[in-house]
Amino acid sequence: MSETQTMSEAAPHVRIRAIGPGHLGQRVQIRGWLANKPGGKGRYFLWLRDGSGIIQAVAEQEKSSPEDWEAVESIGLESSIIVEGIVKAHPRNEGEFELDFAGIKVLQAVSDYPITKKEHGTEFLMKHRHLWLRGRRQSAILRIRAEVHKAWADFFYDRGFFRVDTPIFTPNACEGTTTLFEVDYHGDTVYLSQSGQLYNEADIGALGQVYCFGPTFRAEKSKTRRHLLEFWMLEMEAAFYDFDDNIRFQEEMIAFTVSRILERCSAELKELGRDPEKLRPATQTPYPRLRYGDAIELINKSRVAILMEQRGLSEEKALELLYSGKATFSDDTYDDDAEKTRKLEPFRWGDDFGAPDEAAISAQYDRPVFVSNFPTEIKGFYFKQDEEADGSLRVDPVFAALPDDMKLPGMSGHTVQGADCIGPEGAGEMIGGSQREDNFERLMENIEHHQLPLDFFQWYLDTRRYGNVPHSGFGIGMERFVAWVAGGSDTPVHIREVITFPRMLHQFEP
RNA sequence: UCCGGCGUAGCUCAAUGGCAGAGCAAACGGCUGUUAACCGUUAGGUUACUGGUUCGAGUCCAGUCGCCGGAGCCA
Repeated sequence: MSETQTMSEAAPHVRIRAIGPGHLGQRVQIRGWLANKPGGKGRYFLWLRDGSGIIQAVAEQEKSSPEDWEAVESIGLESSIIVEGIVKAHPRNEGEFELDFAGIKVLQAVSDYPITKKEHGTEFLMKHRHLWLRGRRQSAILRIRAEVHKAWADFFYDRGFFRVDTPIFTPNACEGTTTLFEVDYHGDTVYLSQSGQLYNEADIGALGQVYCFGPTFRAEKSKTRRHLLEFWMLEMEAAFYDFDDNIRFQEEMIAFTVSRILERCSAELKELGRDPEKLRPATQTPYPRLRYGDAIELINKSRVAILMEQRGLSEEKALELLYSGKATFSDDTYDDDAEKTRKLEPFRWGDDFGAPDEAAISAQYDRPVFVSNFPTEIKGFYFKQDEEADGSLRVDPVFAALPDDMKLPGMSGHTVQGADCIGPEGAGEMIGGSQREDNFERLMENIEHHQLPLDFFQWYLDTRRYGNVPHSGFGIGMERFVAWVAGGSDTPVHIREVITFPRMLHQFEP
């Protein structure tokens, strides 16, 4: 501090976020970077940024030492500096604070910071992601993400769950092999993990209630605003939880987390332009629930509505056209510039939801919605199937009532005790969860039917051989969740903004 | 893998097939409770790359590369 006599050894270092009414009139020290410097001859407003928030120090030539003033004049955006000043109320902005500049130490003066105050394109920003992170919007999103981490950790800890860490190198797939990243493991081929679930199912034998939270790798060639090749997923598994316990746990967890964000991240939401009232409904449980069979009707109604609107047809004519299989529609759901004409067919039993279908479902509600009881055929081998009282497999009544041309070939009508949670405002699928199959014979049949390597699953089957219990679990994608909380539909946050260094198709630098 | 869009100054974008332009950033000067401050001056170009059509191509055609969005698949 010897270069600048005005620096005081006594002034305490404070984080900007922590500055409050208690600091009024006190001299404090801010350590960080110069975010902006409006002003000019005789007076500068130094926008100071330390990662926790932003505050301006008002520096005036006549009140400053010549050395300090020269430093203030010379520094450019993102110079690293230590500034001292007296805390006072912001004269214009109610409830905000500013500093009367009292001294500066320049650690590094910068004059050519690449990211200017003008707007930039995606490509440029992604190439400078390591610097883009410093922006007010980007850092606000990352603070929200950190708060979600904390909320989830608290939620699980308070309910007696233990965090376990599942392996990232895995010997084989629990689902398809086309979306796995291969790694050479000293001559053997292993894969980067797509899920810790199977390991969690073993871990509950030791700990009862667990969750894992780590990176998940999907080699899918997806290039959309909802996809990362490396994303973070929390997976919960609980012994003796039934399907309803599982759903209730999920909605309570989301409600708790959203409440936390509203409580602790109001400054960040404001920075992002995110309306807190859009999040408020999600703090109230229970969330609406919908069976797959009911969703069929809802989706087909939405498709009829599209035809009625785009073609000016009556409901009757639109229905006729949809079921003729010759209908087309203009889809601009995700791209305002390029409308596309697509075939529009009825949604049949056995179809999987596309993004527009999820949107049609979520549009009905102001909070997350669960869609449950999917056809067995379109879900993984570990899903427990719905049973009748006598233990036989249940045929869904909606399926039984459907005409044959509304069912895909090979459908049994059997359903699973699984549910997806679809976020509001077009957030898409955030959670997938289920009751796990604990009937040994049925599990074996499923493994065979999915043509999975039985050798690999022997250790997993031991969980059913020795002390088998009913259990349930789910996985939630961190980035999709945060993108919804931070962005919504009016002020969308892209999934690439939700993680410090996103890994996307053909995009792994910096 | 497929479909659509885009690629011009450091950045964001203009330019009927006919002289390569503006704003911001930068440098210099002026102004001042500023909120992407403002005003003036200066400087800034292999129009992604390769080939073709044409008297003439940033513009039209073909191919390549890169970026963005979407489909399938998924959280």
